[in-house]
Amino acid sequence: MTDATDKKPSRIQMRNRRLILDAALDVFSRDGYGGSTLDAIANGAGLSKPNLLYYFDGKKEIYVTLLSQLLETWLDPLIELDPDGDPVEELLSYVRHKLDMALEMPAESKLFAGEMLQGAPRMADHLNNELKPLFDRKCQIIQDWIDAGRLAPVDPPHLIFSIWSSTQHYADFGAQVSALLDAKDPAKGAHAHLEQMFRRLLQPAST
Amino acid sequence: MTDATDKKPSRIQMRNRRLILDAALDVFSRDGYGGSTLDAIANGAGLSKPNLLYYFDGKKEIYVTLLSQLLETWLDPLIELDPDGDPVEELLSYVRHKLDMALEMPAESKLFAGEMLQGAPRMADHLNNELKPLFDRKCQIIQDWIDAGRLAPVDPPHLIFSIWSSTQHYADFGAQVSALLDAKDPAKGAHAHLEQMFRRLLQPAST
DNA sequence: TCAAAATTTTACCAATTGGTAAACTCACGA
DNA sequence: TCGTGAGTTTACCAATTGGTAAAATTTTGA
Repeated sequence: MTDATDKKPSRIQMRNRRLILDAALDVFSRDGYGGSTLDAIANGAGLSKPNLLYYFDGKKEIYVTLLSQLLETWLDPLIELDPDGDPVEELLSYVRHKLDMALEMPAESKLFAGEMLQGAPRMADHLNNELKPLFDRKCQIIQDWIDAGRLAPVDPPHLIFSIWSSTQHYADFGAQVSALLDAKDPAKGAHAHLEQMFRRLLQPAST
Repeated sequence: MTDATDKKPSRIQMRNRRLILDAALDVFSRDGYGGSTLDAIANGAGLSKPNLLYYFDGKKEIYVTLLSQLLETWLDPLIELDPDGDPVEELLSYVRHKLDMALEMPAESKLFAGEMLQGAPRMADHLNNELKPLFDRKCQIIQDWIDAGRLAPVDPPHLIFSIWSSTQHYADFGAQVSALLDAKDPAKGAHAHLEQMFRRLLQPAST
C-alpha cells in the first residue's frame, strides 16, 4: 500500500499534493496542457520530478485532478441562484460574483478556458452529467421569472452564456484588456459596465 | 537565393505555404502552440517535415505568420465602424458581423484566444502599435455618439469588450455551448439574444 | 533540349520529455 | 533504539521533437 491515493493521506501527502496542484495551476494556465512539462511543475513545487510522480500517476492525472477540483468552486455561484429572490437582483449578484472570481482567480479561469478551447476532451462527462442538469435547472428558474413577468423576456441559456463570457473575458483576455485600457485597474469600470448592461437587459418593462 | 521569403514567390511556393498555414491553423487551434508538433502540421499539409521547413524557418515562424495574417481579417469589422452612420445600427451591425465570424471561423477565433490566454507573448507589439490606436479611435467615435445624445451613455472600452467576449464565446467555448444547448444550431438564438441585449443597452432614452 | 535553380526526400541528430528502477534517507511507533 | 514503511534521490531510458545535411528529383527558362 504505497499508493498515494490511499484513504488516509498523511500530513506530508496533504502538503505536497497541494504544493503540486498549486504549481500545476500556474504552469498549466500559463503554458497550456501541451506546453507544460513535469519538470516545470516539479520545479514550481520545489520537488524533484520522480518525487512528484510519487504523488500523482502522471501528467494527465495532475491536470484532471486540478480541473475537477476547480469545477466545483467555479460553478458554485450558479448553484446559489435563488428562485425565491428578486430576479434582477439575483442575476446581477451572480454577475458580480462571477466577475469577482474572474478578477481574483485568473489562473483558474484560464485553465478552464484552455480546456474549453481544445474541445473539453477531459470534461465531456462532467459537462453532460453535472453541468447540464444544473444549467437546465437554472434556465428553468429564469424562464419561470419571465413567465411571471418579473424579468424581461430573454433567452435563458444565451443569457447565461453572455454572463459567463463577459465576466471571464477579464481573466482570459487579461493581456488584451491591460494593453487596451488606459485605466490602471479594469475592475471598477467592468463592474459598472456589466451592472448597467445586464440591468437594462433584464429589467422588465415597468407597469 | 534559395530563401523562401523572396520577393517573387513561385506558384509552388504559394500553394505549399497556403497548405502549410491551413494545416497549421487546424493543429494550433486544436492543440495549442505547445501541444502542436511539426509532424502533425506537415502531415496535415501532406508534406514531409523537412519539406515544411523549406518553406518556414521553424515552428514559431509558422505560428507568428498565421497569427499576424489572422489579425488583419479579425479586426477588419471594427475598422468599418462608421462615425456617419446610425450609432445603434452601426454597433449592432458590428455585433452581427463579429458573431458571424465566430460561427464561421471558429479555428481562427480559438487560435487568437489561445494566444491571449498565454498572455499574448507574440502579439504584444501588434497590440500596442496597431490595435491600441484603432481601439482608441473607435472608442472616441462611440463617445462622440454618446455626447451627441444618439447613444445611451456606456463605457466605450467595456462595451467593445462585451461585444468581443459575447460573440467569440460561441467559437472559443463551442464545446460547452454544444453540450449545454438542446438546439441543434446555436446561431439563431445567439443572434437574436445579442441583438436584444445590445439594442437595450445602446438605445438612448427616447425623447 | 538541357543546365541551373527550385523542390523534395532520405538519413540523421541533439535535446527534451514523460516516466521507471532501485537505492537511499527519514519519521515514527513498539 | 530500532525496524518498518513513507518519502526522496540518483541514475537512467525510450520516445518524441524541432531541426539539419546532403543527396536526389523535379521544374523552369534560355
